[in-house]
Amino acid sequence: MPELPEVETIVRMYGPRLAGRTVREFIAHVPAQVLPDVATVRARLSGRRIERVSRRGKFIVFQLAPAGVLLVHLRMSGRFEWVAPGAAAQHRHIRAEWQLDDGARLLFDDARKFGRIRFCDDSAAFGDRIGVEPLDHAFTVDVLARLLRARRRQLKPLLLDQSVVAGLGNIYTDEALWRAQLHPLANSARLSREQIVELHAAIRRVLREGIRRNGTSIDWVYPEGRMQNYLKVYGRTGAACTRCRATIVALRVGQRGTHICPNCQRRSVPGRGRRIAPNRTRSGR
DNA sequence: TGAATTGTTATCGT
DNA sequence: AACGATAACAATTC
Repeated sequence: MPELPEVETIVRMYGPRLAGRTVREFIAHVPAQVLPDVATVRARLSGRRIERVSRRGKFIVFQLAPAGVLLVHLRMSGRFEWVAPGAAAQHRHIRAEWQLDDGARLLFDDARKFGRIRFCDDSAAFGDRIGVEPLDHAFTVDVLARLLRARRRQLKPLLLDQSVVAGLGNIYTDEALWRAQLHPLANSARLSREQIVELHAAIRRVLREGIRRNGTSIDWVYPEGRMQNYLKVYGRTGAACTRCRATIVALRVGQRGTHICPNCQRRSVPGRGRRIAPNRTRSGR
């Protein structure tokens, strides 16, 4: 289930091989995965050069020359496979294939068929439905503060909303919330400035660490990463919190499996408004 | 066998 | 009425 760090790793791996190549032929085996339709995408793709490959949120972006953009979203189980010229390929769930001018082939393998391949005109590649890029300079504490306070939503579903922040998925959201010591059900509009500063830093740190470790490999879809060995809460139900030794628990937030340290991540600040002056009690008078 | 997974869309409730 | 939460859905693996 590739999130931002996994997609970034994939783009860095395949981008250099694809840049400068011309698409000789595009073949799609599952029409429903190709938008607006297979005929259009084939026509717009064949004979065009791939200028560069980049990432926007969890989308892989092929910039085409002279014009056009091809977006690939891997969703749950999509992955790329590279077939060198003349080499044989055997994979179980090939849904699409790019044949390149040097004889190499890029295969799109997707067991669950949730992935999408979409051709767009340059101007219409992304509507306003995609949010801020969390590793961009534009993602400042103030920007995050405005996003959080503009709505009153549960914190985790808000962070997972791709139209708000682009690229966070279930794993890195849980990890960022643990690092910021915030509860996933916290009201987004009620965070303090200090908490927002912590959350902003946590999001960026956990995504950068994920990229540095080539992403997280927790199933057969994405085998290359090492970040799974450094997760603090995701998939650690029953294990000890590395910060306070409390037991990590699983809960359900917005239909998603969620992992927290119940001691580090409280719904409200403990004792807020109550412990006014704990050290003011003087014996005698 | 059912739980888990993503993002979109439809629907329900406040 | 607008917004937020919730459910359903696609398909497969373990």
